[in-house]
Amino acid sequence: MTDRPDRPDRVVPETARRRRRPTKQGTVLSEQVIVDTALRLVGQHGAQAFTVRRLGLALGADPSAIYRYFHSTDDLLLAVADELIGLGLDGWRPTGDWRADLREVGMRIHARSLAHPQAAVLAAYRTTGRANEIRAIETMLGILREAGFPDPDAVSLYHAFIDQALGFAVLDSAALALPATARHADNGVWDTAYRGLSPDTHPHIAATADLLAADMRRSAYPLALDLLLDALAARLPS
Amino acid sequence: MTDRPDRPDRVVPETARRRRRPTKQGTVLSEQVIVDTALRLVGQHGAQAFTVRRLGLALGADPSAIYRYFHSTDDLLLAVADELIGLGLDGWRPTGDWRADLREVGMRIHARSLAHPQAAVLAAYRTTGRANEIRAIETMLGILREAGFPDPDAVSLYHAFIDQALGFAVLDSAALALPATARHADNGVWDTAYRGLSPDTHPHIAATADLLAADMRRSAYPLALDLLLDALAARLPS
DNA sequence: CCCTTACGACAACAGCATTGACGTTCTGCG
DNA sequence: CGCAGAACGTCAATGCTGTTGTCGTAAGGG
Repeated sequence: MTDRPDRPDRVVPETARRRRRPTKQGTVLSEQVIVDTALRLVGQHGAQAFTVRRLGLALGADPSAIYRYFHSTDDLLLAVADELIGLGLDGWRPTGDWRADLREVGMRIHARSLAHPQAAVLAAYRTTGRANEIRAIETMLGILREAGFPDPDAVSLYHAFIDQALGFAVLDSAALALPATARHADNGVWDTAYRGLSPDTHPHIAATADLLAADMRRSAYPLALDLLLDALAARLPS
Repeated sequence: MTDRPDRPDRVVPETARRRRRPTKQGTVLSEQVIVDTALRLVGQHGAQAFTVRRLGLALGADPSAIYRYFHSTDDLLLAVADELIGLGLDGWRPTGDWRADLREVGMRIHARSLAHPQAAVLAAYRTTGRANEIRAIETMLGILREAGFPDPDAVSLYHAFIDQALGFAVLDSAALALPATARHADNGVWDTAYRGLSPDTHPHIAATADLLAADMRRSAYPLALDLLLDALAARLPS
């Protein structure tokens, strides 16, 4: 959706750009500079800092200049999301062990999202169709197909795998991205509301309150990922 | 979290209300009427219809009248989400078959979220510690413990189970809550950007493009849930 | 029956994304 | 070399959004 301007279009594809005119404040714009600045902005000031006007301010450019590079803020968001995907995959090579490879990819997606929780919350559920996303899908599909899964299974299992990774990424990122007060309040609930429930009314919670309070502080993704891989291994044709 | 107005406050607690003055168009407002109308509005016209102004229009009242009942739109959304939690497990009883019960609970969480995506996106990662949440946890922990999982396993497997359900709920809800234009664009990507990639550069995507485009339109949660249950069954002590 | 005040309405404000018009400055071409 | 035309940064304007200060009216207890 983002390219192929058949009609006169405000946006020029990055590859066709030739004239780099600095803004009044001296910045030279580019897709990369804008995406990097957006990531930094969101990382420093939270997701609500992701507005065209504040981005323009941070760039030292008029907000509308951004529309020379992206069709809309949504378009820009997709570019940011794709950058995150790319950062996660950089410097990784498959080993040939499908289970180890899938596990590594899953953990990388999760870790990269937690490193930029605000951006992850905004972008994790989008389909970008951009270079890094395509590369990631090709890689994961390849792992499954070469492991021996027939195509229909490979596709639907890939779907389950990636959505589980992204779902946990969103959930855990959202918890991190919460304002400090709300985050502490949510954490405290496990000690206040759940410890001390009567065994008569809530036997199962009462019996495991300590375990619950401890377990809920961590991400459940590593376990969920291993469970998924267990199930995949069991379904692999021999 | 939202009440206890120690200072002069625009909002009067529902219990202390006495004067019910109809609006110009004849509606009599109340917390319940506003929450119900908001739910209906989101259900009928999509998540982007959830604005104070459109809600005022639907109520037949000035938008600012809503602030006599809720401190902010976020406050209102939490009230809506709370309403949803109450509807979730109503009328359901465990059958004693742990696998069928867990599957039913997972599917209910997912379905309820999809029915009201906007509220689900904002509420899924918060720990409320309120009555309905406690009831749900007690139920799920009970299913696992009575199935025969030792306590530490029951707790961590519960954690993986609930976060998987909520993660998929957020992901799929967010896709539904997207503005129509972005949603269609995301869907279209599978037909435009992924179909027609060369088998030379992207052999795995090229071989499965049709399968991908078809599979990605559906939620992967039912499959992911079954995979998780497979893995649980395999880990159950005999 | 009247006084207090709950509460709905109005208007205004700040901030949002987006766009059409304008003018400067860069660059390929002659 | 220089010039034409386009690339692209800037400005101004539009119509949204949530939110709030103020005012008037009507409800209902005394």
